[in-house]
Amino acid sequence: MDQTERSLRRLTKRSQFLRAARGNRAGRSAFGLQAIASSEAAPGIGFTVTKKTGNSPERNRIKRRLRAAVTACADDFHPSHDYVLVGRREALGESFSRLVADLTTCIARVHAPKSPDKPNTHGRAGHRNTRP
RNA sequence: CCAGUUGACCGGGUGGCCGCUGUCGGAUGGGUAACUGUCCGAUGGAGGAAAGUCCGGGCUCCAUCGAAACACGGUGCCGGGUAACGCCCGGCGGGGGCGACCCUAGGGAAAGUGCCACAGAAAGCAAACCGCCGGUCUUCGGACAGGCAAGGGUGAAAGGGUGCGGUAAGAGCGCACCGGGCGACCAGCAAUGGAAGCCGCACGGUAAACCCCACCGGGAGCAAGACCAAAUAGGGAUGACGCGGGGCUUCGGCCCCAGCCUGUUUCGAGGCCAGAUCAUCCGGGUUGGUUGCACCAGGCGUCCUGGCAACAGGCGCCGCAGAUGAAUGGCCACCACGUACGCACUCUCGGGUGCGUGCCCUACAGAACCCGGCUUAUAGGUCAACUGGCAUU
RNA sequence: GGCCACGUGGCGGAGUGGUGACGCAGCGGAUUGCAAAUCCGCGUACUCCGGUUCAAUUCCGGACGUGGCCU
Repeated sequence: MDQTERSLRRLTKRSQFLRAARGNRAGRSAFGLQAIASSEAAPGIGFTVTKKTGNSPERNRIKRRLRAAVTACADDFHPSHDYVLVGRREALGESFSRLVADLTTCIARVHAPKSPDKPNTHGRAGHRNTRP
């Protein structure tokens, strides 16, 4: 199968979500992002919104807006990683451009090195330079 | 014009860019397989409640020869509609509203049982606490044996009400009116309504208390059920059975002999156990896919016929969601609606109209096997019929 | 998606037609030099809305919330 860089996998299994919850996290008001290295080549994306967030039209709408934001910045996802987006209620009121900007910075934060005393961005910059 | 009642309907629109998913047609790949990917074109894609899961069905499996009875549960004025219903329509009784209209689980309490707390003398067979009345006795305070149920008091409820007569005091004791019971007969399919006449009045409430009567109901649910593939394991239980020779045979087996011997046990025996073979049955845990699954009590109509209506029959047209970490959307622009503020004009305070800016960019809410209902949530708007009031003609 | 069960004080938890126990916690008092322990006393909506009944936490219907089971 021809695996282009843009094609994304969808996470569907409970075990995949639990695995991603052990990885690095970053949060904004509209969503939380979890990421972990994976054996698959294509990046995997999963969405989850808890029942506490609202009723089903609101939960569906949150997932749709996040899905649209993910396709808008699909190139930012690193290969061989799984991502899980945890939807929050604020995703309903946030403007779409703000949503995309937040998602881009969160992806960067998740891949930044963990040690706080050494805010090294070389590795991340190297990755970003490979893209056009 | 104002206030209101009932019924029906709508539930943002247009354009652009980027996507999701079903079906059909074509092209081309992948997988051991069940199956499935990619591209192109055409075409479809949430609701009036999709919700709650409160009723009724279809469908599937289980049980059952079939049915009935008992138990349990439900329903409950009458007639009709319906596949069916606890739903709908029409009518009746009761209650509310000036009215249009609204509400109403509304069978049986003289078949039986239970309960009616507190208060009160007494809570259901009637009786008599304070009282009233005359009589006898009296120490003049009252006591005794009778008559009575009007008045007081209690209570949610006290065995008809008001008035007059009557009486020792009273009482349906008598009478008038009202209420109540039985009710020939009349109207109606019926519920029920009307009603001559009779009865001084016997019969409190509660059945969403047990119960009686009539009718209905077998249970579970599409995570029902059917099939396929992979994989764990050659699992467990029961039964039959060794090899050889001979005889009989309906060719399935049966009988005789005691030669051979995998293990173990035994005084001993293919007698038992285990192993091996065959047959039948049972089961754990792990996933994935297909089907069930979208053409049927189907939808629509200024249509026709019957009916007050619910609805039924006919005619014509249409094919109308099928997801599974779960599609039906994301963003932008304009318009309409709503709302807040400001300005201007007008006016019977209220309010109305126009312009600008901001907000919400819509309320309630998302199909999950499918239908018929009920209930609950719902911004705002439209239409029709009717009622009351004011003004005018 | 389907099928069940349960809502009583701040918490746990009886009661089931006649106004509600009990324990822990809290508050006040007694005791003590001061506390603890002990003793006495106190309070708070029976989840909500209708109906039946003279009377409902209880019976009936509806709503809301919480929890469980089935692949």
